[in-house]
Amino acid sequence: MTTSREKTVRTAKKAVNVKDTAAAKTSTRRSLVGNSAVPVPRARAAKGAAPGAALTKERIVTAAIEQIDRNGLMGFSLRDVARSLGVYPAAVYWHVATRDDLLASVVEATMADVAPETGKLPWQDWFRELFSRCREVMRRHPNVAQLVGGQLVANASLSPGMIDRILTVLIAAGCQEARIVEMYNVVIATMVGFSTLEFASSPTDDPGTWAAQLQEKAHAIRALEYPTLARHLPAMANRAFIVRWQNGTEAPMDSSFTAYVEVAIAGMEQVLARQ
Amino acid sequence: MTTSREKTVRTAKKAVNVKDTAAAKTSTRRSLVGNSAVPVPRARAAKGAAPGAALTKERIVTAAIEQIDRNGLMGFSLRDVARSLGVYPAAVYWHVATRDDLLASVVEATMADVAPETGKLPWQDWFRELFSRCREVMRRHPNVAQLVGGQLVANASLSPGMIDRILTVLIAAGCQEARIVEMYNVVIATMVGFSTLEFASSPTDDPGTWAAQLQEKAHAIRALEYPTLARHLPAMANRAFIVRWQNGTEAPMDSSFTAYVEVAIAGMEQVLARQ
DNA sequence: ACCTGAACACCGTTCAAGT
DNA sequence: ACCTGAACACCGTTCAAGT
Repeated sequence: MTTSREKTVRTAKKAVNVKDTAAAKTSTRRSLVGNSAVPVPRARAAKGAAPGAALTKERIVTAAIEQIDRNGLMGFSLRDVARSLGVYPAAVYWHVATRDDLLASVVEATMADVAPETGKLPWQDWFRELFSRCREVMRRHPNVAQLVGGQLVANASLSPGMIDRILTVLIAAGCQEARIVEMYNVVIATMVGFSTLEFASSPTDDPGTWAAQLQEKAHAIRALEYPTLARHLPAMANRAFIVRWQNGTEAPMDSSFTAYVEVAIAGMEQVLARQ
Repeated sequence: MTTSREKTVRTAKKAVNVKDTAAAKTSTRRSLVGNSAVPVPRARAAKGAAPGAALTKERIVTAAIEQIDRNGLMGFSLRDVARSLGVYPAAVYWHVATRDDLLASVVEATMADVAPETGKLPWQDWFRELFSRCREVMRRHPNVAQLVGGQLVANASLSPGMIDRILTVLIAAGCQEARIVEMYNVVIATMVGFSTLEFASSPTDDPGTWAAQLQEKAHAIRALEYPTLARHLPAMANRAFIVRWQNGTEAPMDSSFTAYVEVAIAGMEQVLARQ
């Protein structure tokens, strides 16, 4: 019982908070009479699929993904998930152990079936396909993408099938048994590395002023101090990491992604040949 | 005024919550008499540097880094930072705009001076050095590492010097001007990609039972269904992404990291030569 | 077995008021 | 200019009690 005190991550509420003008707009399902903030689950399923459907982990995960897609990782709360399913928060706890447990399940559901079938493509093309499909999934659920990295410590639920296939293809590519763990790690890191950055969400949901701010800062860069940067800044604006104000959903980084993949494939060819 | 409703990310409280046995232990600075939860800032600086020092953004950032290092990203709260500085939460808001603003500053402070001097090393070695130094910083502040990816959308404060140097070295490496943005993105993604995964924190702070759980799941993997995985599982245990129960601070992935770097360098050599 | 209803101990953020 | 003190509207999680 180490009692290591854990707490919370909160982010960006930006609450208008002027005596509830916002809350009144959004929480349509709140009791109109009672001033106490009771959830009022009313008749099952506010907008979920089947109205009388039983509450299952699967339905919870689906609702959670919808929530995250719509409101972002920041806008995600167990209470809202419960609300959208028309149940009390505590009901969710019968099916999931904790908030993190739910998020792990979300990642699992999202990442299922990224690995293509084996034995049909040359290994180079197989990896190209793997990386593309992973990116595609992340592009469709950009707010989930941010989670993926975090869940990659130990998540045995994350399809053993995928791991098995990656190892199989690596061996087919001529990888030594002694170096297979290293190469597997290289593959995983390559698979999620670029895309998690590409789809990292903007810190604010006010892209207008943000773009202006950044452009102002860009102008302030002394051309004498940073000549190379100053020269390439126009080409980089909103197209390069750090120097952009939109993420990959609005400003995709296609050519950079393919460059990244080609570097990885070419590098793997070299390293595999060398050993 | 789109009024897009934002909320919060909370994580894993695991609150003991049995009538405050935990709280009594940790919050030593709480008023012993008054039952109301007043912060009792008392005489400046609970444990910060100079006792009478003025509250500056710099001191706040330093305190925040300490907090994050000790309690993790999950255990981070503005209120605790304020507490450790002996001030009221609202006082912090005079110096930082928001919680995310503070976190961005934390990343900035952590990542300052990762880029080595230019013109002293062959470009391959320069990039090796850059990647290693970035990893080293992340290893020292693993909980900050998780943040880095998220802050990479647009953070103009993130040292223009670094960007300038990367571009300079790329040109020295013979990169075409037309492809420099792509290659820059490849470099950034490579720089943070592996390490953010390597130092992603474990979902629980109870590694004992976690390891047991995973090992149990590993045993359950049908050798007939996933033969390649089953064969390599012993070699992968706690040394490969997904199949590990400790992160890079306790179980470093040195050889995989160097493999990753060598793949990247070799790949860049190929791609730069091809163009 | 599964869910309600209410509580507990936290949050981030705002805002008047003090100095 | 900088901070206090208190409030507001949220959280995740627990726990008895209902069915």
